Amino acid sequence: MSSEVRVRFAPSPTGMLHVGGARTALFNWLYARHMGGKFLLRIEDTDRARHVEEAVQVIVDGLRWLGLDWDEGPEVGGDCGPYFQSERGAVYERYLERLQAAGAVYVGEDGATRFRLPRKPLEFGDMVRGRIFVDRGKSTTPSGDPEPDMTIRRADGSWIFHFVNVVDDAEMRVTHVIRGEDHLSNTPKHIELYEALGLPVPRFGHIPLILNRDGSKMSKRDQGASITAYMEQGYVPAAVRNYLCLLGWSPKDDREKMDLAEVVERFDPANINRKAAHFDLDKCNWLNWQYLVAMSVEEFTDASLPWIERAGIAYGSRAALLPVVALIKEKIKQLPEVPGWIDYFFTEDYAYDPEAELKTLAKPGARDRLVQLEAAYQAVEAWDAAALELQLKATAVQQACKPAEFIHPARVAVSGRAVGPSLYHMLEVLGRDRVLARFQKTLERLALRGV
RNA sequence: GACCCUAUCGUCCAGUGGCCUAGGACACUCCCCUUUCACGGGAGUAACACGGGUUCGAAUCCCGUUAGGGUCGCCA
Repeated sequence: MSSEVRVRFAPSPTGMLHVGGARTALFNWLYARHMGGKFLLRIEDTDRARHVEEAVQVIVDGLRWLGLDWDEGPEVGGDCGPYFQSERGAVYERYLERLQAAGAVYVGEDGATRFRLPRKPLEFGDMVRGRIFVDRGKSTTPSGDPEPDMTIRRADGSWIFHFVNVVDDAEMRVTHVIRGEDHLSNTPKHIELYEALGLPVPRFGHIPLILNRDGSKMSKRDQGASITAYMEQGYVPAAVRNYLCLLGWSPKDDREKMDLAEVVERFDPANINRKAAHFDLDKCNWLNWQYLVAMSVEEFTDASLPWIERAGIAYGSRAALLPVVALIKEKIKQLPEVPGWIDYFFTEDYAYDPEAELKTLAKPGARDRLVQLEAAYQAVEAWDAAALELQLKATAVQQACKPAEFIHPARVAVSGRAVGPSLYHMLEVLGRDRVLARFQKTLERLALRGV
């Protein structure tokens, strides 16, 4: 029991869940699951003023969306709570007393409490980087002065991150601190705090940061930075999770698409890259598409339903939607594209793309071929893709034309656009009545325009 | 400025002294397939930052340089 791995994700509620943070959470979660340990979520809202309910919700929603669950933390509780720093003041007081008893802290003239830095050489093993040695006496400020003692509590009584972070990790019996590389240089200070407190020092693992594609620092507004944005843009959660797994870690073979269970089984922090990763939305999009392709028509339909509804398409019922979605599924790279591909199946009031109209409908002979095809289709017995194809080709032979000369005008006539699914299948799904009516409507439209 | 980390195609990874005339994926280019758009198939462009060592042999080990990142807060 005492050897159980306990890791945590400890974000501060800033109002967004950053991809870097999400990946840190993911790697912690993977390690916990791989080791059969526990994954905790702790909100670092050092004081009441920082505690913003909606900001916490963003984190909770984002993690859940990615498929990460926590064994202890907000909404699930646990033995080491509360899991909000804003509610842990009494704990910090207790630990501060320990530091005072050891003579490790003093109150400055300004009223702030400071921790006396030992400034001794120090070494620790990092799970991803190996041994790290730091001669603490050599650290200076930008102006060249020796590193000043660390403030752990402000004059107003509120606490500073480094102190509460260490105290909470100890109190919550965290065994492995896996966090961003931005904390690597803070680690010696934290170890000094653990030692002054007489607490066991956890293992540390620092994962590289995620940079923009061009190598610049990724800020909140950069493309791809916010998990909420993926949620809103219809990404498949598993795809984003998959992409994040591959950013700095690899299964060591050539696989790209991997399910979670597989990653859990193979995950090893020692194999995390030490180099900062550059975020590449193209690859993320490609993976997302891979997940879309792998879906059944039913799954795909359900996943696109929110976008279809948001677009106000009167699709009637899910049953009516299925055959249409089946038709266009393979064309879609991103879920929000779905409405644009299916709208004309559910309204007779579809728009004609001016360019398509000009290029195919207005072409010499197009009108005549539409008339010929309409006549031929009126006579078709079984209204299915195979029969429609045969009939169209026969008509083409009769008129000494290429099938394409019928296909293109027919597509535009029936959908208003030049691109779409396979014509015959589209006609089948649309049904005889609607197809014939649309031919007729298009012919009238052409007559009106003097074509 | 000091300290710490890092350095393989544009990007993500593989490579842990010989299997590397460096492999896969994304992106890009070209060709084929094709009723449009996609898909698919095939081909291609493209990298070991630089300089010294060590070694019979180095992308792999060591040192230096350069470059990038991080930290040095009464932010987290």
